[in-house]
Amino acid sequence: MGAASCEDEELEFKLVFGEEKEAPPLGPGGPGPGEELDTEDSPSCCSLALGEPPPYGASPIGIPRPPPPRPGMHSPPPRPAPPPGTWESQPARLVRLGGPGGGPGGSGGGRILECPSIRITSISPTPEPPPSLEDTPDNWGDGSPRDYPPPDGFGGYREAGGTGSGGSFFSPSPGSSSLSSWSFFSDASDEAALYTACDEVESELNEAASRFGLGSTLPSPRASPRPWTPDDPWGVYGPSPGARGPEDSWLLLSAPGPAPASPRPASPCGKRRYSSSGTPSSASPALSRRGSLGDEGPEPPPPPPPPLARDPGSPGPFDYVGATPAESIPQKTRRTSSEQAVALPRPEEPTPCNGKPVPGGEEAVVPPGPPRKDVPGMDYLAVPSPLSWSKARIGGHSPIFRASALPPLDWPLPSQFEQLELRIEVQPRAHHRAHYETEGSRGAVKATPGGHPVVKLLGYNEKPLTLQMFIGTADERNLRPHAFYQVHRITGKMVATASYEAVVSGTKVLEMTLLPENNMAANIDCAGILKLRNSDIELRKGETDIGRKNTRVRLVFRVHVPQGGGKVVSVQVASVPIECSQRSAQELPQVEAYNLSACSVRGGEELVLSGANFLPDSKVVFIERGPDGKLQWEEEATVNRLKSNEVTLTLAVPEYSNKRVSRPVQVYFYVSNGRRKRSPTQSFKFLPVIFKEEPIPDSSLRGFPSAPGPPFGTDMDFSPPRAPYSSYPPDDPSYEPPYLSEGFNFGTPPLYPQTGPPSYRPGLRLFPEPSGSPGCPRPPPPTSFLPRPFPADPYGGGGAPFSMGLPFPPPAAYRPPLPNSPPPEGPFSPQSAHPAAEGYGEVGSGYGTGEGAPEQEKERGSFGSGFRESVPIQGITLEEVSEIIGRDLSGFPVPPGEEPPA
DNA sequence: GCTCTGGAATTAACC
DNA sequence: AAGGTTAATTCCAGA
Repeated sequence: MGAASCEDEELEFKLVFGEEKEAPPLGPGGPGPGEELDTEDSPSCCSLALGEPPPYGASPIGIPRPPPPRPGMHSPPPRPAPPPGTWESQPARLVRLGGPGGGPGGSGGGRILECPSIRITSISPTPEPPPSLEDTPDNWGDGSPRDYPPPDGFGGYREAGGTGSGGSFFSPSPGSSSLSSWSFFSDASDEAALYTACDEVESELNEAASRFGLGSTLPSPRASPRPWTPDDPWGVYGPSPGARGPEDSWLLLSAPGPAPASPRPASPCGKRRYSSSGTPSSASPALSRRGSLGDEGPEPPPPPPPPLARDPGSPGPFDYVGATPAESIPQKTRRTSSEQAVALPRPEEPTPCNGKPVPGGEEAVVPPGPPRKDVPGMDYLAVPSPLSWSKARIGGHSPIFRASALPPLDWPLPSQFEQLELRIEVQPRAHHRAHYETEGSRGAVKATPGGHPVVKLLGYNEKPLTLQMFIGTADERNLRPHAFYQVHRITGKMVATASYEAVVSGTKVLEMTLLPENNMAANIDCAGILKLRNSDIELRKGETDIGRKNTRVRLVFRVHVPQGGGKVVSVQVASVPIECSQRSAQELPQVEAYNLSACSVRGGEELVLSGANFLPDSKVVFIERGPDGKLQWEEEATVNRLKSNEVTLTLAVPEYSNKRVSRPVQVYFYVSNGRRKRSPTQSFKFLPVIFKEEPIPDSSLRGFPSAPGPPFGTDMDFSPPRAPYSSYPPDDPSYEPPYLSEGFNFGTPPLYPQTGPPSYRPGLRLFPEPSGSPGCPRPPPPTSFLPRPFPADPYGGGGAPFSMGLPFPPPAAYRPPLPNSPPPEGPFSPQSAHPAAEGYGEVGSGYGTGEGAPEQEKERGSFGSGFRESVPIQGITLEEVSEIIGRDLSGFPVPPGEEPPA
């Protein structure tokens, strides 16, 4: 295992540090990284910027999997660069192995390793003066050991962690969750925590570095740099030898060979194991009939190589910054339901509701309470997380960066800056079944109207530019590379768009060219989506996201427009969320809005539901649950089939069981297309006969989101989604009714676990209209937010009612968080928010262009017309809401027996 | 023969 | 601990 070990070591290091900025070209004796990189006015350290096109090119390696240290979590925010208004990224901390003078190994004297930097605090609100613009790897560090990691002892935490009796988590080894901690402390608001994290990281770096030193110092074979001209970083660099397809890359990386025997610890070679039943070490990779992610390349998956030490497919030095999946993943990092819960947004967070941003750092706190997974109705939530990007990070600074230090992929960027605007002219379909490595390609992502997504850069038409694309997240958090999905380059005679892959911080980036002759537009017909096994990713050190149910992604496009003076303006735009699971084809019905949130207990009023996936035989069931969650009443409403279609259900509100109630009764309803095919529940209230609707509160809280709402929930806005409440239809008596209807609608935030029945939630119990409910005003108008399939959609068949085959509309629960929100109102408006911003309506050939679209729109319009006028709830605080509710209901006598549980 | 797809069987995690 | 569910993965087969 000697050799293997060696390699393993190196790989290990990569796992830990993700990107080893070892300039491939740097041969032994070659210019030191610093020298080579230290071009221009850019600090050498920065020259390694991940986001820089050149760097991309430098690593044409196909990455078997994403970088451990999720980009989103570890990339330090860009810092102010010398030229005022300019920023430079600090992708990761660089570590010079073996000291400045030269590395211990022949790996090119003093290789500089890049590792996630935690110098996050240096940014934002008050950008600290760049320590030294000319930051060199040396001065990068504060002289801390992390910069010059001691070559000593590093037993390879993998072993330690992997085999460690699950104690790895606490071990000083990299296996520790230090990386994770970054995410936890990434919020500058918690400096103490940050420092703590720093310490951990430092320690980890030291270890890793030393480990690295132990490892092969040979230039990584994977480091086949893609030729690119530093002088023209953004120039069009065509595919180069180095830039080969993923296939090659994979082959290269995964080099099946006999394998680097690595105790790929836990690679869950087999199915994902959430339980800690098996320690990484215990998990014999060999047991799996399939190789783990790293074991085989996506493309031509070589025969499942024996479990590699690290795994053959381990990312090249550039690949990731973190650990590989399985390895060294502290047991604790394994996602168990409870852990997931931790990661998930907290239920209590009323913040979203009241529109108040969550204080930074909050996310870092592990929410107490029951595991989310246990929460009924919790489904496909946005990936949680400890990750907390400080708002500082999106402090609205300009998207101007040094050409030599482009922003990391997880760095929020606007889609527009001055006259420049990156726009998705044609949005991708809302559903694209991603393929596993074990499968053949499932083709390129397609657009709704047929064809493929189209991206265009507006405001620039001078020379060819490189358009980068990667798979980003679609949860409520800021946009970042998706840990479980990677872009997959599609080739073939049917693919007209030339592209090549690069790997940036472990994230595959597909690069295409925007040509002036094409009006700087690109037809994205070469991008497929590869699904990485959850088990591989979840076990990855530092990974905080969970794969289970985290099946939505967004296509993220980024372009760096040269501005002269070594500066570039980086703009980015994200597509609408794309559901990547096969399961999504289930076409769960969804209710996005409805015209009535309450009516007399006598029922009979016409309730019009607007949503998707309604079927001719869809049923609408009203239910009421007691404080204990038990079903107390259930009644199927009568649907007026004549006035219903695939996106609209018109029904008569059923009569409530007890017409003598003296106070409003909170009930719920859901649309059912059959067992297990129910929409999330929606809130509804039956009012005592003496009362009619509650005009004031209701009208003010219900209805479609008012159009231009604050761009919250966007990637640039880290405040949590405002309408976190969501629920799923109860499938069984034990199901705890979501009393707060989820906001499916537009970018629904994740479902939050409920702490108790509605009635148990003071202040919210009588909320006229759960903020999450359709009625809750949400920023992004439905029509412009979700990839709603319209009847006449591509598939709609000309609006034939109930025609199925629409692109799968993400179930409410899948709804993307508000990230895709309102159109940017300025250069810094949320980038990814564009999906929404751009709205399907805006996308000419995008959603809503079908024949039915107009109708849909019209319908929606009329539907919402009555609500659009409503007062946006955005500015309302929870307190205010409570007050309103209290006021509204104060007049209701609480009859005995109806006293809501306290 | 290969890619792309849609389906569905298996497997494992959860409840 | 056993059994049912659900989601993730792997397999198959047809176009």
